[in-house]
Amino acid sequence: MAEAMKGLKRTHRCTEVSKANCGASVTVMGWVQKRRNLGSLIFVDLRDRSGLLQIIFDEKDIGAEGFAKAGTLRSEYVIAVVGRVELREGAVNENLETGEIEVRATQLRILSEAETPPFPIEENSQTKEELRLKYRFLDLRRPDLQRNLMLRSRVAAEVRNFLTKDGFLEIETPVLIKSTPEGARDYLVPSRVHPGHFYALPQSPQLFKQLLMCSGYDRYFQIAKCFRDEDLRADRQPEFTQIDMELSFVDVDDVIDVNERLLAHLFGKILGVEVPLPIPRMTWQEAMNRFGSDKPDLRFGMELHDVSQLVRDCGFGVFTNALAAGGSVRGINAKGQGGMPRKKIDALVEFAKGYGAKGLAYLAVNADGSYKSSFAKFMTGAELDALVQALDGEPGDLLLFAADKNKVVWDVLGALRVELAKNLGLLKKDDFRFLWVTEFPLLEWDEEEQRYVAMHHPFTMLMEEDFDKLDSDPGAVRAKAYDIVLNGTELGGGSVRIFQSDIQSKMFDMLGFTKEQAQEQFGFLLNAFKYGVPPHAGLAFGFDRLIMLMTGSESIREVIAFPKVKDASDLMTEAPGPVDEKQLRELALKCTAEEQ
RNA sequence: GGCCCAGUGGCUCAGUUGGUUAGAGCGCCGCCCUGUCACGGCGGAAGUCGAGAGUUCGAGUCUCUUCUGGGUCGCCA
Repeated sequence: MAEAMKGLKRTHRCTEVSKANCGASVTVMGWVQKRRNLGSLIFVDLRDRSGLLQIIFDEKDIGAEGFAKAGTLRSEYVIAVVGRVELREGAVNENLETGEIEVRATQLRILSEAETPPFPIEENSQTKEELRLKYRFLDLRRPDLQRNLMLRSRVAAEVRNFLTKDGFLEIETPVLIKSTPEGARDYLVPSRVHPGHFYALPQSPQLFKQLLMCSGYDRYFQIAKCFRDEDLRADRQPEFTQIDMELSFVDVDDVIDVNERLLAHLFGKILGVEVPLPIPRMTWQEAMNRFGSDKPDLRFGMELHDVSQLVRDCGFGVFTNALAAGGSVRGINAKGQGGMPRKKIDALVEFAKGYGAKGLAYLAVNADGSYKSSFAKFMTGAELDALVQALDGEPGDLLLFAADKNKVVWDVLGALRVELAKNLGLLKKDDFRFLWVTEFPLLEWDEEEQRYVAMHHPFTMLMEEDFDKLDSDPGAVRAKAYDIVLNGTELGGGSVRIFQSDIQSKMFDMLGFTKEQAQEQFGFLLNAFKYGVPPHAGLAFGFDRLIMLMTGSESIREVIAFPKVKDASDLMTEAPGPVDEKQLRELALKCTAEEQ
């Protein structure tokens, strides 16, 4: 039944046909979105990635045979139509780009018949994601996903445009590389030629881009696929894409400068959104103190207040014990939420416990200025007044306090702040608030390993001012590292790299590497550094996250053509799958999955 | 690995304190229809209520286990 395309050539995409074509003959091809059969008149909405175009079938124009064929059309049939463009006789459809015109068919070919799809191919699908992903090839026909992927393509093109004009070279780095156990879990690829040896897929092109700097390619970029074998999230996939770059003979400000111009260019050109430059900056310490997060959402206030000094001598053991243990007591003010029912407050307490809090203290300021509080009986009126004053509490406000180690207090209140804003509808998707977070700690204490680990990576340069603290107070050393944050999402990050071998050795030392281990894992980089290395720095954007925010999507799965689900499998291809014995033998591998 | 949410015709959902033959809208199939665009009219088909076990005279509904998907904590240098 399917017919050949032979002799026909598509002249326009659906929405490329316009009033200007009136009277002319066009050839359009696409999918049947909808048919409306009125008996001796049949309307078909034809769809392609550009949009919809109405086709009208009338026996007078197409003949008996063609009209009968039009009567057999069903959803998702792929057809070719030759016809005349006309202004519509009937009402104009204001909702369609092509709503004033239609194509009066003189020829119809059914290029492919189609079964009824398992879910409707339409905008704003309500269909379970599970089903959409199993039939991703159908899901990708939907206009919203098509718009997302088309926008993604335009952004990629603009990135190349902008960076190329700014003197960057696009250079590819290998995907089969050496495994480095530091950091995220690697995906491994067995070597056939070297039995028992493995490649790893890159978590990022980090070391290669630094080598490119050593080789003199002083401005590099790449839109690079990266792989991390860690659990998924709404904004995390096991394979994802970075806009990766590295620059020579630069310091922090140079990297920030080029990247904020890049962001302003992308948002201006693609979305028509002006990004005021310079993008504000905040140190990591300030971000933690004010927002309890190293990726603060600046679309709303509700900042944290440290009230440790006010409660130092109060009678509330939860507070004083936390302080005695070296922690802090901090609070946020949920404006106007003083009337929140007990049940909802309890839900917030449970939420806080999910972030390590043992509890959450609250104080509601009643309309008459009196207090309703979980801890009032442990404090004097003056102490309570001081707390309320410290948080600018007014009648109708709800004050929430956490007391614990700093990290827990920050985590809890930082998360609570966002949760409250979400519930209050304060997070507007078309409000883009960028922020640079700078001066990250260089090192982080790892309880499990009982040693310091690099917060960014072991090649990150420290701030010259903190050099003397490296031995005395390693946790306080700040790095020349920076993140670009947008609306509470970490869009990207980078650092100035160490290029002096004595500092690099010192760093490996701090991180517990022996000379041999460092040489074994990163020997090629250390070796390259012996032969003349320029000062260099770089940054990488999470490309998927960038597109997610630009399209207002809830998850990066909405901007990736073929994403994986929570357990890192692909519902459509059913990857990963078992392989046959022969393949394993060839790779000198033995599968112990059943034993496990 | 922990916690939370969801699973009922193809799709989206409703289904009362456990009680007759599990409903609706859309879609699908057939017939009719010349200006529809959420076309309309008439008729029809379509369900192991995710799976298994248990409690009960009786389970979509209660209990346990399990599967699938989502969110999140851990993890993600």
